Amino acid sequence: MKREDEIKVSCNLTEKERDDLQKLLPVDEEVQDLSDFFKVFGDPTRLRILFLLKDGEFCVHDISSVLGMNQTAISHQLKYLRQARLVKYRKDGKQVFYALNDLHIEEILAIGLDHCNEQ
Amino acid sequence: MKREDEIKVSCNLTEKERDDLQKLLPVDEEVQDLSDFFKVFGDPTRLRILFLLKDGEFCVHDISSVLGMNQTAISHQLKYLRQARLVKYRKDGKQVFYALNDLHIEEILAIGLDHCNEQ
DNA sequence: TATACATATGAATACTTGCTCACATGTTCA
DNA sequence: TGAACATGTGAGCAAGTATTCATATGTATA
Repeated sequence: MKREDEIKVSCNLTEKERDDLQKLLPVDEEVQDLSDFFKVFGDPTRLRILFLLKDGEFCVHDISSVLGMNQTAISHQLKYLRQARLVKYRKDGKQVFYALNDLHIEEILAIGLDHCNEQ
Repeated sequence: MKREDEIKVSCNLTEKERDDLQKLLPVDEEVQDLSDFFKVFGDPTRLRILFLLKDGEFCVHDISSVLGMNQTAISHQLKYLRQARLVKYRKDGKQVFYALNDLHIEEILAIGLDHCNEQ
């Protein structure tokens, strides 16, 4: 008869070991927030907008002109970036100027580029 | 008659300014690689696998047991992580043990968590 | 060798997402 | 005021994706 703490609930883990590992994981809400955060960087158009905004603030039409994409597509992505609080904006007459709003952004992009260049 | 370098191709940019900004952007392939890299972190299941593997190496069945998800789903995501070279694996009899394979991973996760906790 | 176990894979499906089109809102200036 | 300009928004569509089911492959052991 095996002792309780020797019974495996999967290949190598006892119930207690499994439960302890589960407790070490971030809670679901935290994981969801984190994946939503990274998802922002997982699209080429949003990345290109962020790279452009590293060089200053730009209005929507100028962004779409530099990226060679239509204004509506850019507007949708800017809304996305706004909701993720990665950009801030400033209205000036007809134009709306966007700029980076988060100190982590350049850091994150740099680490990502490092990784890609090492491959 | 406006001078060539005063004509705007969009709200605030001359043709030269627009072209210069385009040249500052990373090339398409680089942007694509980068967004593919971040995409990996943009899914809760993959994030939870990565968080678990911070605590050591685990076989597929143990991973699915800790995460409370079926083995096939985990296997598919591990394949994804393998192709992104974020995990390595080691076969031992029937079992395959997975572990983190990239020094950037913990750094990236930490920055992401920082960001989320600041909001 | 036959059976159980551990993992991987392909097809199917439900869900998500990025872009475009059509149009609305808001601002400037003739 | 009205026409032109800059931006935002919602619906629709095509493409992508995460999961599940069924099944294949490979390994250990009774």
